[in-house]
Amino acid sequence: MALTRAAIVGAGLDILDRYGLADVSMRRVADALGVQAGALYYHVPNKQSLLAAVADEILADALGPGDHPSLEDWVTAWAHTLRRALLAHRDAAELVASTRALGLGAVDPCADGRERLAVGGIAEPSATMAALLHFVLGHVTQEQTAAQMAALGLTPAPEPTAADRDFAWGVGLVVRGMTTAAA
Amino acid sequence: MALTRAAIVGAGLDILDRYGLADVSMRRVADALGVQAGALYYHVPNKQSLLAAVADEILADALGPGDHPSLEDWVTAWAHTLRRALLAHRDAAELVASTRALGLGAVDPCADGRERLAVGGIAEPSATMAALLHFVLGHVTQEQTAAQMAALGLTPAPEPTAADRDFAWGVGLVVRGMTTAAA
DNA sequence: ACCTGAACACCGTTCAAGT
DNA sequence: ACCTGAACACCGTTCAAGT
Repeated sequence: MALTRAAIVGAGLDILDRYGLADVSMRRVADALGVQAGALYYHVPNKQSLLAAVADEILADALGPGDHPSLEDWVTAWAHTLRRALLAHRDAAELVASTRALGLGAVDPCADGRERLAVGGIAEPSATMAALLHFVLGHVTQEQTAAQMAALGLTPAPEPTAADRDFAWGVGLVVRGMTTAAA
Repeated sequence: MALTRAAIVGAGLDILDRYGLADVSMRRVADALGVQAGALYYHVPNKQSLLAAVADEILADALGPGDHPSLEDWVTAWAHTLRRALLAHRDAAELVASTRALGLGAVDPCADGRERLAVGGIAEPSATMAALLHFVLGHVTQEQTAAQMAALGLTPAPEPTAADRDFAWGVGLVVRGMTTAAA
């Protein structure tokens, strides 16, 4: 079977899930596909763009939390949907955060929310969604690294419900601030 | 002059400021000190702990925004003080974020705030400070990578006041949420 | 105790050469 | 057009050997 960009991205995602972000190297991806490392550069310009494509695939699962009665409910559901999509893949939050910091990645998880907030008359939709995204990525990154440290036995296993509670609290904080008029 | 842990951390911070996080390698730090890379391991257990020490030195400049009339003002000042300390060193936000995700670093920038919120009767002081820290680190990381991309000419220079406005907005969002009772 | 020199097992990326 | 093989310039970490 011919080497394709999709196959390369798929192999990258597979290695991410199995061994973590640190092990997603051009050589490892090439090995998994039975090909030389240099061959990848015919289909992908560099490692960063490969990682960005993997991040996009992960984010594609987080699109559309559906319809909700209120804007607050929609935003809250959006945050939880995004978190679930990130928790489905090892180191996904860290990967998405660094990809977005570099301005790479085609999928913008905030696009839908920005429009809905604007239509709903919420002030600063862009800054608001950005703030919420920063919280989600930061929280889930910490969650995922803590899980791996615990898996290695370097850290006592954290209480599983604590992360859920703190996440919900943080989302509520931003959502309440969003619907409260600025001073 | 003898090689010391403090000199190693200082050289690391210097390379960070001059060349960025990606260039802070054990070999580069050793070179700057006129020493072999292996020599560092006599004073520092590994690269991560060296980076954690550099992160601690950066955070040490962000301690104590002083006293403020209200709790809201104090928290707001804390966020802005932390941002300024991070902006003073290249890639500092990314460095602090990854150090804290790994549970390394002796300095806890949230410690003071947690206590003040608890005394002030604010609910969930720990989750609240964590949420605000995630926002600050995420925002400043994006700010610093955008600045570097612009410096390389890969991206048009962003409007300098936009980052300030969005940061202030995000802080206000969390602070307002903090002082609004949960549903 | 402290540092050198050299090694081990890796990296991302490039590129002539083959098919 | 697409891939191999080999190279270039790096990594973090370890460790015998020197002083």
